[in-house]
Amino acid sequence: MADESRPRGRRPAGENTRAALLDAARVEFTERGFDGATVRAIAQRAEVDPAMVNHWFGGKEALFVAAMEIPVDPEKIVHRILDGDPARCAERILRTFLSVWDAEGGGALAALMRSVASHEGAARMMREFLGQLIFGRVVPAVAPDQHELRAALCGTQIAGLAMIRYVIRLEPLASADPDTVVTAIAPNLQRYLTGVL
Amino acid sequence: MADESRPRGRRPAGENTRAALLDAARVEFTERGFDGATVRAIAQRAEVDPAMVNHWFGGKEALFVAAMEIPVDPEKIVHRILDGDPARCAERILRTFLSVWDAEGGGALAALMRSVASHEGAARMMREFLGQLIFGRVVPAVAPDQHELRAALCGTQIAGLAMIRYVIRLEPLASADPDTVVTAIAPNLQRYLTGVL
DNA sequence: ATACTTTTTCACCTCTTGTTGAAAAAGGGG
DNA sequence: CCCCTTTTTCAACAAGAGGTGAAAAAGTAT
Repeated sequence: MADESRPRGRRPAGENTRAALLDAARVEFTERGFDGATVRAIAQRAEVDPAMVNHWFGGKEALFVAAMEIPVDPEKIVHRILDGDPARCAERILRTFLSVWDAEGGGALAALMRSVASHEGAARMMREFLGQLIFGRVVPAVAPDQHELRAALCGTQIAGLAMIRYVIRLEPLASADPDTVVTAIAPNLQRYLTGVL
Repeated sequence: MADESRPRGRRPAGENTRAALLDAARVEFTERGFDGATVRAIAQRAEVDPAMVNHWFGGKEALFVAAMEIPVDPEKIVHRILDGDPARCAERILRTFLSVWDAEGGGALAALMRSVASHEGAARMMREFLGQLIFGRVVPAVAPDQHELRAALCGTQIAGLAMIRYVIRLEPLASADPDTVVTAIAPNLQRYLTGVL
């Protein structure tokens, strides 16, 4: 809607359609995955003509790449996790993730998993994001050795929690309150961080 | 290929096209997900006309439902896992999963995750399969209490391992040999089964 | 043999996808 | 004011999707 044949030519300056397209693309891609998202839906969300995708980015693929440049600042997350007793680092990691994901009902996360599963490009970005930025920073700061293996192991616990709680929605974990989740999982995650493997 | 305009009418008896269609559908659906798989590709793999999907099942959705009826016998898996020392049950679970998934390079599993993530029907079946058949049978046999929560927690560890090792392919876990994986993860999984939460 | 049913292929239909090229509107420089 | 570039909409395209109905071939019953 909202496209009752608007005037043709250049729009009055100030409306950055490129940015609007990027925002809309982030929503659609994470919500429906690469294949599921359509250029037309993205353009409609941005209140713009579908042809603009080609004009500004050259195609759907290029728009995807441009849109998926991670806009989150990992610095704040890392700082928040590292601040405190290293023996309770796992607990802080879990609380951080749960607070973010629960806030939006897990819909965005389920969608992100969808993108990761359906598009190799998204999987690669997820790999680099998790591996280098987050766990590549946190794990070396608290783990005694085998940083890469420990980081990957932490990844299994976090990704698995995401799948079971938000995508597959297996009870009772899907509806459990954060405290229960933290109590149950934090010790295992802590072992991956600082325990003996 | 292999469809150089074959003769028209009924094929000589013995070739069960319905079963061929089901087999082809399982491959395509798990390989590309529900949306990614096309009726035409399934028919071609079954060496059959696309219209047969409608004739035998009524449509793509119905074929999906019919194809995803789990063909694996859970009885054997359950028996194999329960046979032995309960304190090492987690190790047997991990070895069972790893042997199945590693055998085919993890491709089928990555594809299954793709279906689960992209189609609510697949997620529901996965939920019922994991919850009722596998963990609903194994966990009550070895866990002292809170069977459902423990089963779901085991699910997080298994699903997370699948995502990290086969879908996202995060190193060094993606290339680690089974022994390393078991040594690292089994204690955590065992805690979910029999430890104190 | 003849008639009937089942199975199969074929030729289309409609819908949606990503993409393209032309034309129209706005802005900027001489 | 006129020209040129940039930005935008529009109409259409080809490719591919799932689905439909009729006709042909094989089997089956009488």
